[in-house]
Amino acid sequence: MATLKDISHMLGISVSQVSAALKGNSDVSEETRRRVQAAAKSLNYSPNLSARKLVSGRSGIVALVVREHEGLTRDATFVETVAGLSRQFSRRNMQFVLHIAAANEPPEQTYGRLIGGGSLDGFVLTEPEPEDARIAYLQAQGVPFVVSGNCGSDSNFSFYEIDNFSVGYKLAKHLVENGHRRIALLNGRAGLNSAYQRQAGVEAALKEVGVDLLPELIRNARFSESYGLVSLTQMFSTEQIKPTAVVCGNLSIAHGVYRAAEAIGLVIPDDLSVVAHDDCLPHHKVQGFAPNLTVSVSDLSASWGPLADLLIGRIEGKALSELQIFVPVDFIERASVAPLR
Amino acid sequence: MATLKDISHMLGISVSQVSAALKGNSDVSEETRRRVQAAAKSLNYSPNLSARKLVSGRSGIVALVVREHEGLTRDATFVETVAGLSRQFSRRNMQFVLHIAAANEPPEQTYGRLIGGGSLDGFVLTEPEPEDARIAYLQAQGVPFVVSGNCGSDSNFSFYEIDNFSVGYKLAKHLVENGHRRIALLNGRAGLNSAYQRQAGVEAALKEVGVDLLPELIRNARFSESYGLVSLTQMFSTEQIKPTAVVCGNLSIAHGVYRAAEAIGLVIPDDLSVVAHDDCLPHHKVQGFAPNLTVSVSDLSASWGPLADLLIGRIEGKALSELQIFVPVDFIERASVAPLR
DNA sequence: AAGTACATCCGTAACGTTCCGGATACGAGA
DNA sequence: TCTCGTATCCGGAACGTTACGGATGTACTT
Repeated sequence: MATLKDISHMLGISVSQVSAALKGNSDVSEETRRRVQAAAKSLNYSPNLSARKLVSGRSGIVALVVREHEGLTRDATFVETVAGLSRQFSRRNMQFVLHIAAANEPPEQTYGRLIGGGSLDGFVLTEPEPEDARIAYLQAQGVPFVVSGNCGSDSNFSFYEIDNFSVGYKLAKHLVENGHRRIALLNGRAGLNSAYQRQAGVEAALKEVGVDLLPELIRNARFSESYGLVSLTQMFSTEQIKPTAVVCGNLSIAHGVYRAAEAIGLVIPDDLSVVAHDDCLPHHKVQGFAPNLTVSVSDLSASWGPLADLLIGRIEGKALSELQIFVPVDFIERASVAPLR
Repeated sequence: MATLKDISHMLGISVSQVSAALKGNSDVSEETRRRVQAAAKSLNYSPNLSARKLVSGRSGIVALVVREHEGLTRDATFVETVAGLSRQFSRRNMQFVLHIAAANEPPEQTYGRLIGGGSLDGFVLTEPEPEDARIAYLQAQGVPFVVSGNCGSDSNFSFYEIDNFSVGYKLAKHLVENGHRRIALLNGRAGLNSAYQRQAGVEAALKEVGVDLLPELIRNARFSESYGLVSLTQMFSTEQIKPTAVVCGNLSIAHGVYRAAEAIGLVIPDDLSVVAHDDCLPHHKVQGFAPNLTVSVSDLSASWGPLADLLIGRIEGKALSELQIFVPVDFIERASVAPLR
């Protein structure tokens, strides 16, 4: 509640001098600085953000916009993203607002409405798509943003990108080396860059032995346990060609696959080899799998901090070259893959 | 980006007139109001929140503060609360910020830091406790807030309260009427008002037939499936007295209990009667239970809208008497309770 | 004709901060 | 003595908005 004016009255010096003393970067004597700091503490002063934002043009508020959809709140990635970003921005004394946009509202409109308010400094975007309308719009508007996820290397914006091509490639390569050729891919939602990249990786590994990825063994959907469960069950209940191995987009899917395999009576890895990508989210831990799951791994929860820093850097106008992070993925062989008999 | 000044230049009228026209409550002719609104739309005007906050004292930003803890992101109630409030405030053109506070930071300090900035209009509090330090602090500071949950009827603040005493009473009463006396209570986290209330309700129902709730049959913990699973398993694996019926705090716990019962070899309801409170969150649906679960029910997802309205009313200084909502609970008998043999 | 009432508008101040040009004082160098 | 540099400070102005006292014009009353 105390203002700069209160301090200036108390000490008999000007408001601008108090302001300068508090930021410490300007010309003010060592003694007045001490007096000002003491007074500020005694009056329990804290700067009025609105006033500061009014003159600086910044609000200290950033937002994540997600599209409303069925099952949103059961989407582990969504939940972790919200919590992770909130934690990181809170820690940096910024406000993180979550905006859940109506499903039928076009993204440009949502973002337009939000940036119109003039109270948002920037955005975090997730799940980028090819030719992403949001990215085009925000770039055109000159609004700072950072993208979490794959978007092609020649991008002229800030991003934190996981090497999803390698995810697909490393997982499929390992299966191929074990003799597998009929590989199923339970991938992410169709239209996602990350899903394209992973599929490309899988295809590349198969191509090296002259084999194509069969369209009927590809599935695309939002990550969930039931998606894995249903997909595998279907693949083994039809008269179609059956896979000898399956690549799962994340641990939820893998969990569904394990359950389906048990129900159908398939033994992993003897009857079916399974690999997955582990993004280290707490909802499904890799320790819960028997037999132990062979995975590619990249810790998504390590991304929220860098993501926050990237966006702040962007807002402060840092050079783009410092604001692009590319994360390699690890590969850990365990016990869920067997050589094809 | 457009300001009131831009509009005033464009139309040749004063800034104050434009401001008045846009809020509509002051003296401005019908024609100028139309012209101003048209101009505002064409310039894509939207008010600068920092400036508005500076003079009016309001920012249009509200916050939910939650304490960091293990398993936070797997807490269905937390997730639904965040998503639900975010949706409702977005819809009302307000910003909803989620703040995840460090576990070791005392609440007063967190709230003090946030309100010190002067850019927050109010707070939503969840999971109130007796003698809640947050409530005391915010009341002392005169900051608007609304409490979601039980807090005693004579409160002089705004709340949305579910009749948790009735939850305990109705569930236990039904069990008692079926002859049960050794009733287990898998309740919420110790220290929560809601948990106290529910326990009081259960005790009241038992007292009517002259029986006490046995301390060894009471558990307190955060709601989760594993909590239900483990608790029931423990109760039936020790040499202690075993319950003939169990009251579950929510559907997650009930689910764990069902799984544990199956594993132990108990048939519901023949060997064990089960009742639960259903708060209608999408993570666990009551349809997923076999045999069908007898429940008390109150739709938590119906609370986010009223909660938003209550907080807004509080910020706008409405009378407290209009800002206190008390929600009764329903009781639905299904097939998970059998008369004690 | 003068006064009153009302509708409609304007100008200015204020909110709390930062930025910037310009004061003031003092000592050093010419 | 005059100029110059430096260290330290002050006084506005500005950011975009709202609140408020007052101005203007019109119509109606007496």
